[in-house]
Amino acid sequence: MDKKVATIQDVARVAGVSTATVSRTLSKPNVVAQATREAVLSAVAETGYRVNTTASNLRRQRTGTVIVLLPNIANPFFSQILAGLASVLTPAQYGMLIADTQSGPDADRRLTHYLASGQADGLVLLDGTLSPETLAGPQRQPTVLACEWMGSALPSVRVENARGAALAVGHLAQLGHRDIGHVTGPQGNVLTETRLEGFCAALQRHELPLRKDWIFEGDFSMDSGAAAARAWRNLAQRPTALFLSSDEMAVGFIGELQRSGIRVPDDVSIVGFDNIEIAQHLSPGLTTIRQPRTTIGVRAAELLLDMIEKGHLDGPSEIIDVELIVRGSAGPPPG
Amino acid sequence: MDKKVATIQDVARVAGVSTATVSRTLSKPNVVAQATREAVLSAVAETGYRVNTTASNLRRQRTGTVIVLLPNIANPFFSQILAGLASVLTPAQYGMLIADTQSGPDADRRLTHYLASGQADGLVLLDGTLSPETLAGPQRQPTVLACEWMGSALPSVRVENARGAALAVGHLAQLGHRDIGHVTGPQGNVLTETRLEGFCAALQRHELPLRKDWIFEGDFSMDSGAAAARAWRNLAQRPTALFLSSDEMAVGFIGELQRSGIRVPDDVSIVGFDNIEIAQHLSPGLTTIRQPRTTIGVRAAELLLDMIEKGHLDGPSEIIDVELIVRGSAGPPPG
DNA sequence: GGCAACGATGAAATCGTTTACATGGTAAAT
DNA sequence: ATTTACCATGTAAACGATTTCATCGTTGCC
Repeated sequence: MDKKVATIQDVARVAGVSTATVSRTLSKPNVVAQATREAVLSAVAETGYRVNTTASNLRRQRTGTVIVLLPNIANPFFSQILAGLASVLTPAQYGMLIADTQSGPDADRRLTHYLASGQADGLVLLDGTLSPETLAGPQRQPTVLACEWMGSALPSVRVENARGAALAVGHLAQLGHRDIGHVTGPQGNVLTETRLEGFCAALQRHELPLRKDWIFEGDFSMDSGAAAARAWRNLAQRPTALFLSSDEMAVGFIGELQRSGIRVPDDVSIVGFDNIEIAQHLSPGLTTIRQPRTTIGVRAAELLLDMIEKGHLDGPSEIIDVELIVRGSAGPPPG
Repeated sequence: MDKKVATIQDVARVAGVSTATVSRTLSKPNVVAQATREAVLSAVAETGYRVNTTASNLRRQRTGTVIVLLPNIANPFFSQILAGLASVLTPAQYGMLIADTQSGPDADRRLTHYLASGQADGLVLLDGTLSPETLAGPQRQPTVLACEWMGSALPSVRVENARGAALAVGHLAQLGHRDIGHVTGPQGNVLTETRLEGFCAALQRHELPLRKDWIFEGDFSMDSGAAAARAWRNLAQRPTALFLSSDEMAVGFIGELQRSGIRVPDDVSIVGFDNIEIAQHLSPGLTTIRQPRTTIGVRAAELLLDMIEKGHLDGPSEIIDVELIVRGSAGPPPG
């Protein structure tokens, strides 16, 4: 019953043609005569033939694999980009090697290993924290950044981070806030930098004070948001509103405050960044900057596949819109 | 400078041996003489040789790919299992084809396509909703379920779901609740069923009333949790506590209530299931049943690799502990 | 009618490994 | 001293596709 799986030879025999013709029928149907095409196709159906991707890859000198480098899959932010990537790559029969740059001690070594060994047709980088040296080598394979990367000319799919920060500040200013603080992402990360710059620029534009002690360093995690909340609480003079560089941090921040009896937005206004799914389910709903994560993944994957297809090492970058989503976590300043 | 990448032939030439010896040196070092081994290894270093996985796979009749079937990658619950899977599979040089069973219209067709085509060395199923017919065919390849699957004898890595439900009910009963409701997962899902059964059994054990109208159907999502909250609010006679089959639903449930002025746990007590990261950052903190998601993924991957390695279609199932995490969302009943 | 052009197909080389089998040499056993 | 056994290595045949090049009819054109 469970005989060996059919090969192209079997199909050729059944259809009474050569393997070359079978291959051609399947890859470029229009170069074979209609009669043969039909014969081949019915032979394919009869034998239940499926092309062996491994053999095909070997002959065509490709791997059918792309490497995705991200800091942490478990983070919903990245996993949603990953979902976008997968939705394009998997149907195109590309497997994903997922390298978690945070896990394991010798992350950097492992990384260079992956990059060096030409195990993949392409590379997607989601980690804005990678060291330039690590990135310097592997430009031999098509690479797409799914976020900005300072100073790198690699094609990227990115989001208007600075504008997002400006939207947030603008919204708070319009509500009447003058004292606005910020919680950043991890140092050295591009997103951190551009959002911080956008924040500072926007303050200036609105002629609002920029105070060093109102800028807290976080790392995008909920825990760091909670820590920032404690720091804020200990301040003698507190900003009446904060823009946080990620929704996760906003969740941690708000949770910490609420558990200690401080009310949002009555006592302090909060704007996040990302619009993660939970934002609308919090109480109050989280006012935030929406960035379409799945879209980022989809675009990055499409761009990469295109580059691989064409054999280019370069491609067009793309910038994706952000949008202010107003919910309940930001209101007029107290008093 | 960037000459062609070295093949095993180049190494053989440099080392002055045959390709067979090179291959043996790399795969089973102990069968070659020490002197040759050293010569080969230094030739490898000199040429910068890396074995071509595609060719190796072809020859060894494997694909180096594992298919992972899950309902929705974007869901943090699954993405964390995925993280566990990746942490084992990627270092072992296995790529992952991720099939999102929810996305796309012809999900079921695409699915059978993946399964039928022997494109993978193994299969990981995270989706408890797959139809038995769909699953019937592909037992030719090693398969691991990362959750229970009713009536299936396939090896699985699962969690004590019924016991988790019992823990939740026990906790609520101990706090003095007698009227306890439940929000289920989607119908037909194994997790839904076993947790529901565990819930009912626990009620009986504590001699508490089981009321049909206190059981709400959800689908694990935050939205469905919010919907359940609205249904609960409309009840003439309400249970004073609820056990929800996922933390996501609990988040949606609590958020919806809080926005309408109902307090947790003062007015109603909530216990979730999963212990997602956000649980501790909510206000109040979410009392829930912890299940170690990363571990599930790691174990499933290890089990699968072992089966692939040994060429077995079967392997030992594994059951992983759950644990009650007490936070603030469940308290004594009102009044 | 002869020659070029073209369209459809087949023969065979190739991608880079792994591994069954053959070979030759050395140590152990008779 | 001959046989036996064994160890280290080399030879060459796969693995299953793709693709170049050659072949063979046809058709079109002068």
